[in-house]
Amino acid sequence: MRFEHEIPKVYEPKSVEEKIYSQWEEGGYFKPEANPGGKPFTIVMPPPNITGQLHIGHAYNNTLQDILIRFKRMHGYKALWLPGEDHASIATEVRVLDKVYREEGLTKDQLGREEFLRRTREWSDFYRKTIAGQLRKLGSSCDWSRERFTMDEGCSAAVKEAFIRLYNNGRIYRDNRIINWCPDCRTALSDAEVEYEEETGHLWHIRYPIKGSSEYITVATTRPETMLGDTAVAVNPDDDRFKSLIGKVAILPLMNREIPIIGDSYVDIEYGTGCVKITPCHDINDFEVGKRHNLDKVLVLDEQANVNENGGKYCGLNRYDAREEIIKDLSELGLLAKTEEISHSIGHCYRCNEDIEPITSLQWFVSMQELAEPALEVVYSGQVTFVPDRFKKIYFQWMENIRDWCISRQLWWGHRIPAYYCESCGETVVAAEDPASCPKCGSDKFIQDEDVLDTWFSSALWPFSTLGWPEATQDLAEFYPNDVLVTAQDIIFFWVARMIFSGLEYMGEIPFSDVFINGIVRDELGRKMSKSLDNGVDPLELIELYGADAVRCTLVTGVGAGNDQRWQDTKVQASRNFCNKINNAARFIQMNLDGYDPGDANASESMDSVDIWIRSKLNDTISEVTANIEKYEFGLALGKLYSFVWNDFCDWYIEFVKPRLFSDDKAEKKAAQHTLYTAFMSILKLLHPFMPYITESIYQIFAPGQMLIVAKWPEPSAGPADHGIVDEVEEIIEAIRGIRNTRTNMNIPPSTKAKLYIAAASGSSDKYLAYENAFKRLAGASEVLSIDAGEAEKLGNSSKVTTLNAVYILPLDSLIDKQAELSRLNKEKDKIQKDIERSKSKLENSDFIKKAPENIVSQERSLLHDFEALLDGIEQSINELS
RNA sequence: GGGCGCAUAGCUCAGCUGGGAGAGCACCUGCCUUACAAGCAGGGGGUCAUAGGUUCGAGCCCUAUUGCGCCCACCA
Repeated sequence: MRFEHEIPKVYEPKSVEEKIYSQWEEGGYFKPEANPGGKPFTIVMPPPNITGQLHIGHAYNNTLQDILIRFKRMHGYKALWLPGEDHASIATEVRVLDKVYREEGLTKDQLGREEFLRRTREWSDFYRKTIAGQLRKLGSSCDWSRERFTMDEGCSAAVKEAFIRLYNNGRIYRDNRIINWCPDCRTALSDAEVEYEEETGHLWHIRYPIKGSSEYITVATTRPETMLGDTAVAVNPDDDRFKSLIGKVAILPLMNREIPIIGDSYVDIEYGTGCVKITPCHDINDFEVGKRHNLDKVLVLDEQANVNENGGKYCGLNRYDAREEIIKDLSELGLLAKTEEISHSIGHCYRCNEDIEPITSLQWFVSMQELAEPALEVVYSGQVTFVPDRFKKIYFQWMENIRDWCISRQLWWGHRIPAYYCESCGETVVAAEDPASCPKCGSDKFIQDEDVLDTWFSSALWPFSTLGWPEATQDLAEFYPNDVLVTAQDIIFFWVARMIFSGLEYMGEIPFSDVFINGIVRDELGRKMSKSLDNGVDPLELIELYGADAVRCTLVTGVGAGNDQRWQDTKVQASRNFCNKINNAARFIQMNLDGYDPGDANASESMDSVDIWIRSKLNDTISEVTANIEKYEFGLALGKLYSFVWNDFCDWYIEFVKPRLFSDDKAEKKAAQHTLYTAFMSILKLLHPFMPYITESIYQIFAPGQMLIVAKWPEPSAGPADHGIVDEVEEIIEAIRGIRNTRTNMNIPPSTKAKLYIAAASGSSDKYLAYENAFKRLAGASEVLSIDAGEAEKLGNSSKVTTLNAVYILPLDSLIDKQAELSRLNKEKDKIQKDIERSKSKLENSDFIKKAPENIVSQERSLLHDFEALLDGIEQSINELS
């Protein structure tokens, strides 16, 4: 073969990545249509939030998806990986408002809805482009012609349609209920959006006077400010201490309101004082108690969590100041019985970290019970599988205890709720467009609901909204259900769970069959990467430094499925070195393909045993790696490839094959070139999903005009492997290692060559002599001679390396360091004796013989036999030396 | 309160259905050998957290314990 350009000595990712990527993209290879006849295989990308740049976690998640999609594409699947971005309603809104306030000092209200939306659209355009660019750099082979955005026209239509359908099925309702309120974002949140943290706080014991007596009932609370909204005091009806108080009336201090004392089993007799103040508007449990007992509702906090007009003299104070004032006042009134320090969990907003305030408020909800049942069933039955399996427990835990989903948000950035309220009669109309007239009173004046939907409402539709739903598109028919969802465990219930019930509800089918969960990329110390710690690593910087392939390899090397990993620069250096190793193997091959024609049908005529050996190793690697990838064991797959490429192919095969490549025998040279070339081409294919750039760039040098991205995945070559020859090569490797070892032990410099005698069983000498060149090159032999056992004895000072079938003798006369050699041999002997002992004790155990499978027993027998033969040889050498 | 994960070489981690303990990095020794010093060759280093159990056989399965991390839950 002739080549236009020489491969450089060091791999230069920068010079190939951009070129190769545009070649792929412009050639349409990312489109499923690149494999028109294949069976569809679909991955829809978890859309990154447009809140900023991609981090290393995205790089990891997308690397895994890219490995899968490339693997399937090479198997001939009509492979679709659909990319997109998420508008991330609350997260983006927080970021944009932060920026506006920081730069211009403007608040949300000062900015106004229209101007806010305009700016956020600008923001979104900018970050969508940035993110797509970053995914390209990583080498992601997703179909950009199908790129989607959760707020684009199609997805917005899908959201409306979904809302309307759910509403018409009675699964969506609007109600005044207790919800989680973020006073900073000033919106409702779902249960999933609240993060709880253990904090130390106080449990205040407060005395409430009992009407018509001088007695008190003492309640315990962590949030005294909510007492302004108390409408009852509850005790457990089984509590002998207090049950007589049920039906009496307490006077709410500070407010002087009469509130009933009620009995409810919700009260824990053991905890606190055994008496609980009930504030239906500001506590989730109290809300339920209030419903059961028909209690009044008094809302005392406004949307910024300041005390409202129902809070008497405390009106206008923020909740923390109100708390302090109330404690002070109670204490002055002598009503504060006790202050206890306790540890309890406090809910925080997952976007701004503000303390969550439970507040009753009019919101839209999805009724979950009936949606959850089929969604659980498909996972119970295995139609949807989690990888690793254990993650389905997280799913079950969530789904089995599901509560109604609060979907309205008092935000501006998102999908506006398609509900319209008649201005004359208040009738609610849910429709895609502004209704023409009120079905109840005929009025044509409507106000659309001001609120937007939970950002996860649109994410839930992602597996099909991206394919055109609700339209019956070709894509939808072909690529739904998707095959795999690759995502992190922290959004199993935010997202995975909601996609599953949504898929079943709207499409009548599961959204995907496999959920592959990836772990977290942590910093070197095992901490989560975060802005506040400033310990994040930037994937783009790393790509710039080491190349995309090295970064990708680092993320999958030595990582068990679902496990977290720590980022270490030494790892990415190792991956970079691996890229370079491949580059240099290619360089070597390129330098030695003179006169070779890959199309030559007779090229393999003069195959050698090392050719057979490397092909057999390659076959094993192909089967194992393929199986590993199919089981999502990417770390194992890449590990096997690494050791096959570096150890078997580069360290041994290339070294073995050199003499033949440099040989004058044309047939021999051709066979060597042929094996070298074909094996390496298979290697490129196997590595391609993991390191697409370097493999593609080298492949195109060796196969001009062809594209690796759509090359066929290798299959193990047909025909039985010649195990005899494979074993023979393994023995030669073992012998060469032994000889090198001896030489090092004796401090023989590499420049000093020595004669090598091989004493083998009669008749088998020829086969060892066939490796003469290997012994010369790789074991520092000056000459290789075959002798029989009798001659071997006469050799005098020598060092021997014993393998199963032969003894390799280095006559070292003047060089030999007897003591060193003896100590090496004795060490070897000890090791083998230990092996023999272990093996014998096993075989002498009658239970082992009786109960262990036959193949294990016979394997053990032949092992023992081999050990004994080796021991014989070593003992002989020791005797001769002493 | 319930659940999950982790504990293997100095460091970071693999280890498949139970069958002779592995990798990368670091360390020591020797080599610029005509693909590669980001390399080559050789080497040292492990009570697989602890204690029981199951098994012919346990890093792997079971039970308990310790330490670290995480998730869920209405601890007023």
